[in-house]
Amino acid sequence: MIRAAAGQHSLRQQNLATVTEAIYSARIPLSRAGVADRTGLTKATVSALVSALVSASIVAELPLPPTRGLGRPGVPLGPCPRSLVGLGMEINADYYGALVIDLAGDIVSDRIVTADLRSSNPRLVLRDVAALARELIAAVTEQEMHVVGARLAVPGLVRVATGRLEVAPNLGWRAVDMLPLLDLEGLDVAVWNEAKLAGLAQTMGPAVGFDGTPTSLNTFVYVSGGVGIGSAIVLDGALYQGLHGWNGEIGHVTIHPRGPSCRCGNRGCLEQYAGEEAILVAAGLPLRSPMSAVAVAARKGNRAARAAVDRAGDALGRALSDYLNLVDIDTVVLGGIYAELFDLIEHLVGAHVSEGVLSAQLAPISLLAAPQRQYPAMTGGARAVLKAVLADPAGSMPGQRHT
Amino acid sequence: MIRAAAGQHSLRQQNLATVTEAIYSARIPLSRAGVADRTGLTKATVSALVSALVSASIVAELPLPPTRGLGRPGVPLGPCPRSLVGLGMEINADYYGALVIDLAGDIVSDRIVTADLRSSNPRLVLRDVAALARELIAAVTEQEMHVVGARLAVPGLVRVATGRLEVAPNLGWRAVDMLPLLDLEGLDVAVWNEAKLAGLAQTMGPAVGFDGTPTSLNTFVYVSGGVGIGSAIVLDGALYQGLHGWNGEIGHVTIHPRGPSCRCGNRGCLEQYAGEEAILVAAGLPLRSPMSAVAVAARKGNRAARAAVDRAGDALGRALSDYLNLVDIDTVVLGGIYAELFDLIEHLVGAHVSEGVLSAQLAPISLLAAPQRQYPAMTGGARAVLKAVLADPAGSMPGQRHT
DNA sequence: GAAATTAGTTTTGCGGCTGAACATAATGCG
DNA sequence: CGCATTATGTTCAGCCGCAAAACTAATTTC
Repeated sequence: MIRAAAGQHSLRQQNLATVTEAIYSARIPLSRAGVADRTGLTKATVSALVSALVSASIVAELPLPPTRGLGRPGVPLGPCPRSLVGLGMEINADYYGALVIDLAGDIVSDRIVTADLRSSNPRLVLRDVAALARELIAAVTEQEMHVVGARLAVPGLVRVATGRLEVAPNLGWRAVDMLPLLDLEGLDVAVWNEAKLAGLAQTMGPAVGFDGTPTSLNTFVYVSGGVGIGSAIVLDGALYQGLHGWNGEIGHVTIHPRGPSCRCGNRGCLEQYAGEEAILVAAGLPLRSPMSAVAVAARKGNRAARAAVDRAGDALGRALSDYLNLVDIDTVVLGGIYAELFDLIEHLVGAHVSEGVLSAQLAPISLLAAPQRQYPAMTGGARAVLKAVLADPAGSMPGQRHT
Repeated sequence: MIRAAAGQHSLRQQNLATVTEAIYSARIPLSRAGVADRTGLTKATVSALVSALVSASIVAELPLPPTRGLGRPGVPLGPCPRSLVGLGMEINADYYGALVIDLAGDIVSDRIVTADLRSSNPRLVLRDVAALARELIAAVTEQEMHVVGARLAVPGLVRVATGRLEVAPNLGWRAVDMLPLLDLEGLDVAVWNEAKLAGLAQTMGPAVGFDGTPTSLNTFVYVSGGVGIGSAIVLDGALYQGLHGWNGEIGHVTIHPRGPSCRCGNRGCLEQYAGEEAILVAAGLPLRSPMSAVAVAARKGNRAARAAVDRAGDALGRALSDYLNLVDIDTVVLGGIYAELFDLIEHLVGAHVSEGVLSAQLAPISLLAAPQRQYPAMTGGARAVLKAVLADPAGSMPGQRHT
C-alpha cells in the first residue's frame, strides 16, 4: 500500500469534505460564515467551496428563517433533499425489500415483500430483488433524483470487494456471486453483511449527516438478533471491519462446549440459546411466530416463555461479557428480536456485563434497545452510500479531479 | 470532533510523510528518483522534501554502493542512525527496565533489572524506573542523539490520555497517576498497556519502518502470555484501541462459569487455566520457575507438566476461537510464555480455531510464535515513539508549521 | 571521447488558500 | 426617514507548494 502523493486537488478534495461535514453535522443550519468559523477556513474559501457543493446538489441553500438579530442575515445551508439518493436492499430469512433515502435522511420510497427465504434459490430471489430495485430506481429517476449507489444486506459472510456471498446459513446459500445475478448495470452495488449495515443505521440522527452531535450514538456494539445473531462494532461512526468484514459472529460463540449442535457444525453456539428459533421452540410456540408473541406471553407470566427468554438473556449476557472484554466498547445496542425482548432481558444481560467486564467499574456499560428498528439494514445500506458521497464529495462532482 | 482545514502547509506535511514512508518501507534503499517513481510526486518536489528530511536528521544519504549499471547513480536514502531515538520503558511482575532505539531499529542501549514487583510500591518502583531512564537519556544525549519521546509499558488498564494506571492486578497497583511519579520533565511520556506495545513490536522488520513489505507481519492478534494474559489487535500495522485502549482482555474471558475464582472477582477466567502461575501450579513446579522448565518437563514426558500444558492450550484455544469469530483476524501471534510452549500447544490451539471459527474454512488461520521475544513491550514502546515521528515528520521539524 | 542513459536541480507556471478591502443586507437609534 | 452599526458574502492581490520541462551532472557503452 503506497500512500498517494498530495497535490492541490487533494487539498480541494479534503476541504470540500470538511465543509460538507460541517454543514451536515451542525445541529442548526450553518451559514457560510458559520462554516468558516467552525472549520477555520476563510470566508472566501468557504464561499467557493459551498457554491461548488450547491451546484453539485450536495448542499442546498435553505429558506431564510423570519429574522435573527443584528447584521446581514446568513443564508442557512443544509442537506439537499430529493437530489442524490441511496438505494438499500436486503434479503433476510423472512422478507426481502428495497428502499431509497435522500440526503436529508427521508425515505423517498420503499418496497418490502414478506416471504420465507430459508433454503431458497438465490437466482430467483436475486431476480426478484433486482426487479424491485429497478422499479424504485425508475420511479425516483422520473422525479429527477440520482441514485448514487446501492448496498445489498444479507445475513452471512460476504466478500465485500467481489460481492460474493460465501455462506449464509439461514438462507441456506453458499458461494453465490451476487452481482451478476442482481444485474443492476451502471449502478455501484456492494454486498454487505446485514448486521454491519443495521449497526450503521443506529448512528444516524434524522439527517444522513456525520456523527458529531454529542447526543448521537456513535460508538457501540450493535447486536442483531434474528434467526441468526450478528453484530457490528461502530467506533466513532465508522465500522470496524476486521480483515474481511467477517467479524462480529457472536452467534457462534461457544456457550457450552457440550451444548446442542448448531448449523455451523459446532456445539453449544449462542444461536442455540438465544436465536429466534431456539427461543420459540423453548417457549413452546410455532416456529414462525413473531417474537412479540413470546414477549407478551412472558410478560403475562407464562412459565415456558419466561424460561426461554431468561435462558436467552443469560446466554447473551455471557457472550457479551466476553465480547466487551475483548473489544472495549461501553455501549451495547440490542436490535432485532432483542429490541422486542429488551425489558425482559435487560437485567440479565446487565448483570453479566457489569460483573464480567473487567473495565465495567471504570466505565459503566449501557444497554440500549435499538433506536432504529424498521428495516435497519436497508436503511443503513442506503445511508452508507450517501455517507460515502459526503465523505468524498469531489468524487461525485463533475469537473473535480478524483483519486 | 471538527475536521481541520487544510492549507498548503498540510500538503507539505502529508507529502513529507509520504516520502518518509516510501524511504523507510523500501526493501532496498531508494534514491530520490526512486521515491518519485513510487510516490507519484515529481523529482523536483521529492528533492525539496528529501533535503528537508535530511536536515532534520530523519533521513540520511547512505554511502554509494560500488556500482549498478547505466546512467548517473542515485544517492541511496535510508533511516538516519543515531540521531532521533525513542525510549521504551516497562514495568512487569518480574522485572523493569528501559531501552533506547534509533531510527534504524538498532538498540542503542538498554538496562533491565530483575525484581519481583508483585504487590510493590508504585512510588518506589517508578522512582527507580525514572532513574534508569535518566541514565540512558544522559548517555545518548552525550552522543548527540535526541530522545523524541517515551512510552512506559505496564500490565494493566491505562488511561493513555492522562497516564493514569487504573488497575494492574498482577502488580497489585490501582489508581496510580504515573506521570508525576516518573517525573521525566520535558519529555513526552505516555503510559500504555504492555500487550499493545508488545504486539506492535511484532510488526516491525529490522528497521523501524512502516509495514509495506508483503512478507512482514502487519495484521494479526498478538497474545501476551505471562502472569496475566493480554492481547492486542494489529490491523494493517495500526493498533485497534477500542474506546479507551482496554480491549483484548482475553485473560478474563470465561472458560468455565463455575471454575476457580480469579483475582478479577469472577470465576473460571482463562488466566486460571493458562496463566503462568496456573500452569506452574498444575505442573507441580515452584511459583517462580521459568516457563522453560515446564516446557522441558513436558517434552520429556512428565505427566503433570504435560497435563498442565494441555489444559492451558485447550483453554487458550477455546478463548481464541471465540475471539477470532468476533474480530475476524486470520493470524495469531503467540508471545511470552506461549512462545516458549509453542510446539506443545500449537496443535491444540490450532484444532480449536480451525473448528470453532466460522470463517476458518474460507480463510485458514495461521498460528505463529512471536518473532520478537526479547522485551517486546519495551521495544514496541520505543519504536512506537519513532513511528509517530515518521508518520508526521513535519511535527518534529523546526520551521515546519505543525498541526 | 562522444553518445546514451539515468539522477538530480533550476525555472516557470498554475491551482488553491489567505487576508484585506469591498459590496450587501439587515438592525437600531435619533 | 436616514445614517451609523453590524454581520454576511464576494472580489482581488499575494503567497505557498506542486507540476512540467528544460537543464546540469555523473556514469556506462561503444
